[in-house]
Amino acid sequence: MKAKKILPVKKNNKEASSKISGAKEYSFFEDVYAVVRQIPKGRVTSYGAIANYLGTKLSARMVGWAMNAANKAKPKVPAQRVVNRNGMLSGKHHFGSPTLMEELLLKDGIVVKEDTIVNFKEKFWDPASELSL
DNA sequence: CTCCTGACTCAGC
DNA sequence: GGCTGAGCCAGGA
Repeated sequence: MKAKKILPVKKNNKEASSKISGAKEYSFFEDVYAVVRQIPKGRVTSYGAIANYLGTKLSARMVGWAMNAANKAKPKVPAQRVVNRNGMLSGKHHFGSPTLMEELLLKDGIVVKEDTIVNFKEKFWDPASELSL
């Protein structure tokens, strides 16, 4: 990652689009799912990155909260590719099995050491930089 | 309707 | 340099 400099982006964002009349089903959850599903294999991202992309950077918790639903959402969402900004598998405890998350990551070629992704910076995938293109 | 919690993050000490 | 507190939004009781 060139720079994970978190600037005070005041970009107004499309997340306001969630207020589309009638489409109440499309909460930011769907946006989060969409982003997570677009994560290339062998890559990972952070809640903050997604939140930043969605324009809710101040509320990275909501991304994690969305993940909670994503875990049981269908089609399945690769929530294992989403970790906290430290690259730590903070949500592994929510995968049913404490080791399930790192196993899934391992299948993607992600090496996990002590609940933390090895070379996280290299594996990091920023939607704001990749999807925004 | 009000209160609480939550898979995060940043700022402060 | 590690720990603590506060802020954020949304959903459930």
